[in-house]
Amino acid sequence: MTPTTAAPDSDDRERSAELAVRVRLAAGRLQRRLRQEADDRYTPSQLSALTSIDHHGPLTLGELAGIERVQPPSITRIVNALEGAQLVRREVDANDRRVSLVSITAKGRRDLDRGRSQWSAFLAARIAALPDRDRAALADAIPVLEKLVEDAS
Amino acid sequence: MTPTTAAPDSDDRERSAELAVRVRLAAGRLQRRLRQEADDRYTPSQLSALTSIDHHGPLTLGELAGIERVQPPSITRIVNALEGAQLVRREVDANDRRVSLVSITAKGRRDLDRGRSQWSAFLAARIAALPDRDRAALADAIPVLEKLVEDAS
DNA sequence: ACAGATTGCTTCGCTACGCTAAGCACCGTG
DNA sequence: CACGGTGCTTAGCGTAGCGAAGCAATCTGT
Repeated sequence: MTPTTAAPDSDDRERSAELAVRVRLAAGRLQRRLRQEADDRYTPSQLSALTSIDHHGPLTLGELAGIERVQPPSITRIVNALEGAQLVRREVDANDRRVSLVSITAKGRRDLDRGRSQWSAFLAARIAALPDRDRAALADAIPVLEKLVEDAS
Repeated sequence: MTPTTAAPDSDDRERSAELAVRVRLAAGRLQRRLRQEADDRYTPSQLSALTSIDHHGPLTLGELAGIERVQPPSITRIVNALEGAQLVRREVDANDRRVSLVSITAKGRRDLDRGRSQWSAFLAARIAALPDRDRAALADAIPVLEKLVEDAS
């Protein structure tokens, strides 16, 4: 069905909708494709969380959940796994003993570098094989993708 | 081949690796963010598969699995769900009775349009709110993302 | 012509990774 | 010092992937 009313504004909305669909489909298929090359050492959500912990210093679990876009129970499980592998350390906050602060350990930082390069080796190889123009397009779009995930607006 | 000193080539690889990591993290977080706004009618993999079936005409299940980047057992389950909702039709191939061909039904096409706009409404709204420059960057990057998922080379 | 390999899909059982609801421990205030 | 609010955890559920194994149809070699 094509609405015959041709407002310039509706055209814009149309374009955004089309873009949204393609972004979603592409992200989904990329995710599934990458799963096939999975590094069996750590899971994607673990590496993602570990990266955030490394990057944003000591975090409360709630803050981490916010960054990872996940509910508290999920972050608990992820951090449990990371702690079990001694990649992060939990400490009780001195001022408020309800909150746990997680920070990365030396082992964690070591494994992160190693794990990350393995983790993205497949994708990195494909990106390296792209023509410069495509690589530039990708680089330009990443901040936009990150912005789309952010809170509020 | 390549000089061993700080070659521009190793620099390139570095950049690709960094890009790969960021693409992965962004895709993952986007995925989780979108899950929170989920439309509870159909699941993402169902809509993704339905879109492919719509777009690529009648497909064997194997072909569909290839497009969706999923193993045969997964596609079976997805198609079962879609067939149960009468969005697609399974037919036995006349020439080779082992293969099933799936095609979209009238109901499927109707629901696809409706479902898709709901499905991506959240993302579309955010994209619409972006400055033109960002939207353009996104549009340019989509074909690249799609290319990254494609087979071999 | 028909036994055995191959192919395409399905079934089964598993893991990962989200979620909500409910619970526990701790904090702050009346 | 009770009582509501907050931060994390536990329990239980659903979806979504996977590999291994199974079944039915097709192909192939003798």
